[in-house]
Amino acid sequence: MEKDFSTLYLENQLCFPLYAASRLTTKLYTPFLEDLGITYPQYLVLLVLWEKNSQTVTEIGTRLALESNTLTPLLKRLEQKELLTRSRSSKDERAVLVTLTASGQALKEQAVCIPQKIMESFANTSMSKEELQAFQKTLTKLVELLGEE
Amino acid sequence: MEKDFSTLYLENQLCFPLYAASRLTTKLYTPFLEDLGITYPQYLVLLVLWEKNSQTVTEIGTRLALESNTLTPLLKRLEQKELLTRSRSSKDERAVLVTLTASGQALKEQAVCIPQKIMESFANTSMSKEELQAFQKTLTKLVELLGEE
DNA sequence: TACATTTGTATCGTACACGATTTAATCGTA
DNA sequence: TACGATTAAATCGTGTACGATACAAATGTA
Repeated sequence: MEKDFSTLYLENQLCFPLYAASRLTTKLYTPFLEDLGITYPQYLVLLVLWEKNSQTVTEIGTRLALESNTLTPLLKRLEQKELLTRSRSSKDERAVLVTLTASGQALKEQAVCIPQKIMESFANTSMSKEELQAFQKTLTKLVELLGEE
Repeated sequence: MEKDFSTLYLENQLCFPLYAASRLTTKLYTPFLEDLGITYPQYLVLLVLWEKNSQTVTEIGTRLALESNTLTPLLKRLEQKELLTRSRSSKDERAVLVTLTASGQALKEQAVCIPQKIMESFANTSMSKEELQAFQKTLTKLVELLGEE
């Protein structure tokens, strides 16, 4: 009697489809982001700052579930592109305040069309707008659950 | 009249929840994989090889949507751990055949409990087994769509 | 059969992720 | 008010991802 290994089948695990979907979706965004001269994780940081300017590294990290070891070099690259500035908070010298520059804020105008274009990529597929939205809802719930740690 | 920027809200985009869910799920697997002495992408490669031993780099890459620039160094690390061997195919000298060693095959026995343990992490959450399975189904469909490119 | 094209890996450079550690500032409390 | 504990960033090392490129083997075709 052979052991049952079916649970090890690639698609039967939660992890692989998530991993692949994430990477492939990132690739979908890439051409649009190249027009803006930024990478995908950099885009996420900008999304957070476009929502609310001037946040600390920790605040951005909490929102994206990333820590300073990932964010610090990434933020420095965005600083080099002159999309934001980094400065110690006067209230708490430990905290670094990240603030969009004028061009960082202006980039939002160019980015606003991206979500639309991504949705359009699904227009001629079997994925309906409704299905995508329901899917996204479950995803967000999953992220909340996993994020509680 | 202010422009509508709501589509730029982090959670309203498909990309972010996918990205976060993928990373957080990987973290869920990590402690179990550390017991086996492997990383998460290495685990995925092993899953592919446990299904069918002796595959070329391209075959593994097709399955995981990864290319040789990612796989080659990763496979070399698994070779160093003596979990697999890499050798040129005699039929086609361009192709590299990746074959599990005895210990590479033996590791499957230790890995078989992992999916179960992951599912258990969701036991006391609001995510039911059914919801997870439906979710996984949509995910797989999404991966197929995106993978067609 | 020459030779341009394609295919299969590998290499290189850049940019994340993330565990572990370090350093400095702040906080809590005796 | 000392001082240990906590917190916020940064640094370091390892391991992916991935675009661009290189190169050799195989293939297609005039």
